[in-house]
Amino acid sequence: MNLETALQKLKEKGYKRTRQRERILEIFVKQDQYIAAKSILKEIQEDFPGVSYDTIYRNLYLLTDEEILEATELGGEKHFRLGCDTQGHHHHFICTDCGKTKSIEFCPMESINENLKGYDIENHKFEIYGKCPVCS
Amino acid sequence: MNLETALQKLKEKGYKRTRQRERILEIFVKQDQYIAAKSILKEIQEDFPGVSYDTIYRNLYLLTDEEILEATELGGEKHFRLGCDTQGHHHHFICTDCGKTKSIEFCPMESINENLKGYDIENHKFEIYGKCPVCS
DNA sequence: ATTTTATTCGTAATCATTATTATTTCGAGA
DNA sequence: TCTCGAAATAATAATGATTACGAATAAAAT
Repeated sequence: MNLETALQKLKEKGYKRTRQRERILEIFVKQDQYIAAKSILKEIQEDFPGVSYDTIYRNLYLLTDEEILEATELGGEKHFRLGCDTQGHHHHFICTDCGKTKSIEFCPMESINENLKGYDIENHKFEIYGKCPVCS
Repeated sequence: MNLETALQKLKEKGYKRTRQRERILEIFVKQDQYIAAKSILKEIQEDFPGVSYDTIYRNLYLLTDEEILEATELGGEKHFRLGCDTQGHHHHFICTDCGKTKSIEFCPMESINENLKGYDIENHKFEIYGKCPVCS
């Protein structure tokens, strides 16, 4: 996803276009990996010395709700990344060193043959962790 | 796993048998579900008004290291459950209401056919979330 | 330009988790 | 049973991530 597409999405929903939001999105567009909130804060502070965590988290959650970002929990911290171009549902390999990811098209829910009668399935998580070719 | 088996495992490794440890294990033996650290603390405080979080966490991590407990992250909090009787590697359905779980024998890593050449796989997570038959 | 309203700033509070130090308890051996 | 050293605990305090809130600001609608 590029910057303009994301901003367009927000505009359609009636959200304002602020410098901070643009800057946050720019960071994600530039980096194809999961990023922690505090890293975002640090980078934004170069342009906006006064940004608060409130702004960061509010926007990260907003962008996640609008499906512009995807979130996951890594090492006790929430991490975010730009939604993938890959169409449709998929999963990720996540490098535990650099945070870069590789899409996994395979979804275990398609292959699972377990008896889950009576269980109301709402969601699932499948992630593979390790070192990417660069880090290993 | 029952209480005696767990205590035996600890003894073999040279860990002391303390009332607090016993009590923590009892709680897990009684409840077949993921439990948050703070719930454990609350329950233990009925018997030991002075227990500290330090004791709780130290023991939860110790028990996890000794493979008596299993850990996962739910809603930003670490949760623990007694290791399953189910032998070997497996996954879980987790009820988002009551926290009870059902073992899933199927492991996606056996079926995955994605090209991950060059990637050093260390770990993976597969969990299904939803409502169990009782809660749905 | 003015008004409306979302958004941000600045800061403080909260919550889970980890760390510290003095004290207590376990349990092995005398 | 008693003593002793190691291990474990209690009682905080500290940290780090996240959330909350009132006042100030900035975007966009009129």
